[in-house]
Amino acid sequence: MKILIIDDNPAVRSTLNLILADEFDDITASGDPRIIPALLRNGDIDCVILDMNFNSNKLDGSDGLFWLERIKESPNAPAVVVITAFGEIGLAVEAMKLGAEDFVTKPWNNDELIEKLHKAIDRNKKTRIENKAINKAVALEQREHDRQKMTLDEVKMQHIKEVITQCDGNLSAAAERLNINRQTLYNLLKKS
Amino acid sequence: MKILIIDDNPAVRSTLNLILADEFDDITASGDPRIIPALLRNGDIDCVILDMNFNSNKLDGSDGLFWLERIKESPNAPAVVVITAFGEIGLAVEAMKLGAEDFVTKPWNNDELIEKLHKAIDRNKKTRIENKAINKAVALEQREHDRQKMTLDEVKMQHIKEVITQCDGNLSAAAERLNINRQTLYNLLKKS
DNA sequence: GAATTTTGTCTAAAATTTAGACACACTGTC
DNA sequence: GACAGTGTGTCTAAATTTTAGACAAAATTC
Repeated sequence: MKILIIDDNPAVRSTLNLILADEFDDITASGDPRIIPALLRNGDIDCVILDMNFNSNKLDGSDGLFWLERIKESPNAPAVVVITAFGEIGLAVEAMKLGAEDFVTKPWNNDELIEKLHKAIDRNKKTRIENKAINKAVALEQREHDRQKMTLDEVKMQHIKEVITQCDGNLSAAAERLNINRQTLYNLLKKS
Repeated sequence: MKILIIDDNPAVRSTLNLILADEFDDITASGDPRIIPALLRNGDIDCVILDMNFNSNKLDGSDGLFWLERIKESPNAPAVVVITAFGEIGLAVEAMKLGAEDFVTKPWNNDELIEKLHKAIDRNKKTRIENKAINKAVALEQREHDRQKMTLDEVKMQHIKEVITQCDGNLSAAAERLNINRQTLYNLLKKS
C-alpha cells in the first residue's frame, strides 16, 4: 500500500509519516502539490492525503480542489482523503463531488484516520472496477455493432476461430462443439 | 421535472413549495419519510429534497441517512439534495458517500437552491447512464460467453436474424449484406 | 512403450448453394 | 388506371460443399 501525503506543514507531514509507517508499505510526503502529476504517472499510489490549504492567502480550499481535480482526472486515479484545518461544509461537499473518498478535519483521531484510509482505498477500488466495466461496455458495444455489418462467412470464421482457441487448438473437439464435420472444419480453415 | 420534498417542518414545506412552484412542474411534499418508497415506485421523481432531522430526539441525521440509503438503493434512483439545519461536516460527507448529489444548510439562498437542484438532476442523470452502461456490460459479457458455447448453425442463424431485423425484414437486402444467395437465405429460414 | 487420440488425406454419396428464370404482389409516380 | 421498380415465392439444373467412413502417420496420454 503506497500513500502520498501532500501538506505544506512539515510538522503534519512528519506526524503522518510516523503514524502511518506501521500500517502502509511506502509513504511519500511533500509540501509541494506540483509534484503530484509526476508521482502519479510513476508510482502506483493507492491513496493521496491531500491538504486543502497550501498558502495562507487562500484559505477557501480552492487550491486543494484544483489539485483534487487534477488527481481525479485519470480513470485509474488513486483514492484521495482530503484533510483540512478549516472544516467548512461547502468545501467538504465540493471535495466529495469531485471524487474524494473521504474528508478529515484537523485535529484528527489517528485510528479513525487509518480506518478511513483503508476504506477510501477499498471504495476507490470499486469505482475503478466500475470504470473498467464502462470501458468494456463501450468496447463490446462497438464489437456488437461491427458484427452486424459482417458477412455470414465472416461471422462463421470468427466464431470458428474463437471455438478453436477455446479448445486449445484441438480441431476434432472444436468440430464436435461446432456440430460440423471435421473435414468441413478443415476445408473452412484452408479457404481463409 | 418532479420534485419530492421530505421535511417534518410544515413551514419549510410550504416555503419550498412556494419557491419552487415556478421552476418545477410537479411538487409533492410530505413530513413523513415512510411514504418515500411508494412514491418512488409510482411517480417518476427527478429529485428528492430530503431533510436530515425528522424527530427532535435524534439530531445526528442518522434517520435522514437511513432514508437517503433507501432512496439510493435502486439503480434508477432520483437525485437527492440533502437539507439540514445543523451543518455537521461528518454528516455532509456521509450523505455524499451514500450518493446524495448535494448538501444544503438552512437557511438557504433560494436562487442557489434552485441551481443546486438543477445541477443535482443533471449529475444524477449522468450516474444513471453510467449504471446502465455497467448493466449493459454485464449483459453483453454474458451473451459473449453464451455465444462461445453455440453451434456453428446457431451462430449463423442468430446473425442472420439480426441482419434481417436490421434490414427491416427485407430478405433480399439481408441476403446481399450477408453475402449469400437469396434462396439460401430462404432455405435456412425454412429449416429453423 | 503401449494405448488412445488427433491429424491429414482420400472417396463417393448426400446435401446445400448457386445463378438464372418466372409469375405475382406491392409501392409510389405520372 | 397504367407504369416502372422492387420484393416475394417457387422452380431447375449445375456447381459446390458437407458428410460418413476409411486409412496411415503423428502426437498425446497414461
